[in-house]
Amino acid sequence: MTRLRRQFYDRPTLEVARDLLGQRLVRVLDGHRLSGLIVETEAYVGQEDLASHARFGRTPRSEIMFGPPGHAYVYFTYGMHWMLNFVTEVKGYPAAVLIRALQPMEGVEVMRRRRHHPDHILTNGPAKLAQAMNIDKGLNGCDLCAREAVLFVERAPSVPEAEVVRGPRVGLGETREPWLSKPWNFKIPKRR
DNA sequence: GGATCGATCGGCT
DNA sequence: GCCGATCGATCCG
Repeated sequence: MTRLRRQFYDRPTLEVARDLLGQRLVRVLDGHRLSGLIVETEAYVGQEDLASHARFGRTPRSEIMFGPPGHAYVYFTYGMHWMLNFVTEVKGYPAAVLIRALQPMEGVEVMRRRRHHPDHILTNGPAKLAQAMNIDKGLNGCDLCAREAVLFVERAPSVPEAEVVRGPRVGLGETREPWLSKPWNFKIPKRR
């Protein structure tokens, strides 16, 4: 399996978010592989994006978003949840893609033990997949493209355009327009 | 299946 | 001091 290289992340964030659909997120935990296909992403683009953590400019938390592409931005929110993002675009421009949902592939037993919930809600939300894969502060800033990385993305078949659904981002509350309605959420609807 | 609400704490205008 | 890129329990229908 070939791993996505830095050039993949060093592109416009909307393209990266779109192209991450169907790719395989891998977390190496205690020597075991946990993985899942990425089925929902969301783009946060630039300092002007009032929904982005970069809206206040460079701060200790947002600093990673201003850094080079291909690194993880992991943050803590709501007093209890961790969220996984991938930094995109050129160093100095703050942007990232939030990984919102996975279709579990490898290590499902481990994920079940970590979640204590039914399989259908194992990894169908950003904080859920972080809990399932043991992603927290310790992975903030890690390089997804490093040889020794324990978190990275492997190339998988790309998703046909007909399967991609675009919509507004989730959970933005009182964020002002036009940012509230930007169709920067990308997903592959559940098959049935 | 949908609406509502509490938990819980770090970051920040 | 306020509020959040959420989750899960609970209450309803």
